[in-house]
Amino acid sequence: VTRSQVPNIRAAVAAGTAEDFEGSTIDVARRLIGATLERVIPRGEPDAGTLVSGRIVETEAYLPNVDPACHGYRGPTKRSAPIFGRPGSAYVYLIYGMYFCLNVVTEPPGVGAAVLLRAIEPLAGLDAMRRRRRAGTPEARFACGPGNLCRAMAIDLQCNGVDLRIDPRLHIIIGGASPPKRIGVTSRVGLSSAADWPLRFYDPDSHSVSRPPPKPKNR
DNA sequence: TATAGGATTGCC
DNA sequence: GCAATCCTATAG
Repeated sequence: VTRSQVPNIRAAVAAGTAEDFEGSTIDVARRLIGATLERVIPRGEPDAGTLVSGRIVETEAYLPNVDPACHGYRGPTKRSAPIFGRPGSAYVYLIYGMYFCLNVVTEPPGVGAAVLLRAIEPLAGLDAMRRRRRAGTPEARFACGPGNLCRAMAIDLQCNGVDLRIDPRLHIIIGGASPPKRIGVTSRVGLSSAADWPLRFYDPDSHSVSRPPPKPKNR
């Protein structure tokens, strides 16, 4: 520990977030429902410096070692390297050439696992979020779906690797937020492998969940 | 080097 | 139902 790290460590402990990202990936995925995601719009973007935030209402767990849908399944690659980093850091990637997805890294360093953030309920910076979305998009859908979430909050590859426990530019506060009354569980969205594993978690009382539970396939 | 396809989204 | 859009992973 160097002297320059001390203030950050203090901040993390004071916020009660130092250990919130430990434990199993599934535990973290559930724990993140109701947590607060904060983002400061970076320099060079519209509304630079504005704080945007929301309540996380939908997550998916991507498990270590056994999960063929996890980007860490076949070991580190250029894209997936950050998923093998420290728990509580960010893993961001580009999907379909046009949307970004934000993950919270879980498990000890060297183990590839993460939680995908799929949706938030907007709390602050509504105008900044609205501006990034198509005209007429209702507030509840500003950050509904992983690609929309990153678009609304100006999250891209520059966020890769940031420490979500303490970085003011992109920050998650787990303790003290508004916990859900209950947590719904379904299979994950959009997968061709491990398509029926029950690893999607959401607040059934939220209007900002990306879509209804995937319907089970025939047979 | 070639190529299939993807943890999505929104319009037809 | 399907196009947009481009990077990655894997095969050759």
